[in-house]
Amino acid sequence: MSKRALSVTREQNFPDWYQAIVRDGDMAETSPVRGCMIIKPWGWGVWERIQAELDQRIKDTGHDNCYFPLFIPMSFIAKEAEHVEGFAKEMAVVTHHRLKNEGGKLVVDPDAKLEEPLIVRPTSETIIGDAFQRWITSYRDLPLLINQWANVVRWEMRTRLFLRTTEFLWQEGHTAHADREDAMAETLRMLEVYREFSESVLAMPVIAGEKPANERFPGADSTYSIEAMMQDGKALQAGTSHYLGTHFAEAQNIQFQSAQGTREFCHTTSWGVSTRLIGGVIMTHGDDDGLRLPPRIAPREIVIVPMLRDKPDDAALLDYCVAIEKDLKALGIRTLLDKKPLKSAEKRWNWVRRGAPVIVEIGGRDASGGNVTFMRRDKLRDGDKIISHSRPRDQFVAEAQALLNDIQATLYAEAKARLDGNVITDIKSFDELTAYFGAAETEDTGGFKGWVRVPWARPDGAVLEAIADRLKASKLTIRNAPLAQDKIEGVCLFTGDPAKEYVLVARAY
RNA sequence: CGGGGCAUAGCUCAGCCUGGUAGAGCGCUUGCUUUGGGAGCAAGAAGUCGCGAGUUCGAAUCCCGCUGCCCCGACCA
Repeated sequence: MSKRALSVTREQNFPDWYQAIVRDGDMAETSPVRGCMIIKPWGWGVWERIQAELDQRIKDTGHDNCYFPLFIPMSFIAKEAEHVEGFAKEMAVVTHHRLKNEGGKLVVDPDAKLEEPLIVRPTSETIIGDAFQRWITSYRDLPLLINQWANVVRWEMRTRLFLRTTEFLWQEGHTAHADREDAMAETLRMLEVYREFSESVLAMPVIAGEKPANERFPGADSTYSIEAMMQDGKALQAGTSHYLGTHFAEAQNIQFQSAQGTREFCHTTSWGVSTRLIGGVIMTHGDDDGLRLPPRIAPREIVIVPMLRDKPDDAALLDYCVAIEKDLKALGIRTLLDKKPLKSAEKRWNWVRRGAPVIVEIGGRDASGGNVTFMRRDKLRDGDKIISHSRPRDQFVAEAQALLNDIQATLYAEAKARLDGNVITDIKSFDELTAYFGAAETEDTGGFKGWVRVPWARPDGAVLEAIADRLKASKLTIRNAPLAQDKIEGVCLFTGDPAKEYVLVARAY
């Protein structure tokens, strides 16, 4: 028997498999509003863990949380030219403030038209910049280090749960500095926070690097990203950090008086990660039985399923389970005793699909023998067979934290091996590159391709656009130029000029 | 916005061509059996067949219009 907990395997159809995990793993579902999602308790629990871990790191690096409004005056967006250009096409606009009943039908009241339309924030540079302009007067006010957890709306043409939704949740950091050097240090500091967070908390290895000019945030001087490799070989931009130069400061008059008495524009940064990370976790760690959650973001690290049989000895069995639950909780381990009146086997498979790191199954024989039977979600099967472990109860409890740590490390090591083993470095020409990936229309049957690292001369302007267009014909993009670089040799694969650095080329989400 | 497809029970879908009482599997409810692991049997609940107009004695089925969703493309820090 090779029965799997999901109806479709990664091999059969990766996009369908992804949707199956989101649905059967109880993460989220689509909403009545196109492109928006209802995040279910299990999916929300993961987001709460992400928030808790990342929020701590944001505060540890000196930032304070605050909250800015959902609505932004339309005129604010118009202040920075590239920023408008970048976001104009995907903005939700509020134009009226009242409905009225017209012949039994609810209609927008034309008399309630707003003087100035409001846009629903796609990001908050402009409204936060407006506040910074008032808050900052002196070099003594700098650096100003702010973060907010918020929802944003971008009217995307095509959406996929978690990966790209019309409304999504994120944190956006916004900072202002006295000079370029300090702002750039902040940009890279937060990129490093994201890298460390992604790898140690999400168990998702990433490559941190700088985006090419054509992939920059609208209005940024430079944009950095962390890129993760999904199990289908595509890249996922998992976080971004931008050095905004003085563009927004000049557009919004964010100035300070220096120690020398001169008036200077601030150098600003912004950086964010979103609910997209959850999509990344799914496509990094999921298997054909469902999600596999790294313990550090699992809402419940250990789930205990009592093998209830509807008999009098159930009570004793439950007592035994409750005692174990209490011991684990006392150790600070997020534990759930699943007492729902469902069949035990059904409960087991539900938790397998949801990706609970450790699933404990306790029957009458375990209880009377003082034992615990459990499964590791990261190593669920040997071939088609489920691997089930047994330990004396006290030993299980004593080793539980180490077990969880091992699962966290195993998931990371697996993903790390995939990333390290699938960056190809021996492609020598553009034709070889496109031949390797094949034509765009063969993508669905093309299989796993991974990423390609090529030497690059940092062209920009029209030359860069032409390269991007040509790559696009094979659905390829330049992901980033890794910060950690080997010594560069040879010439740019695209221009033939002496290479300045390496860049990663891949298909991407 | 272009090209294609779809809309029938909670879910996945059949029925439509050739008009005649609304179907299956899974899930759900109840009962009995089973019980160290994704159980069996039986009974049951559940659908204005996306919306509107038309043809017809009669429309899920045929015609017209509309809406929504999915896929491909365009778009996507």
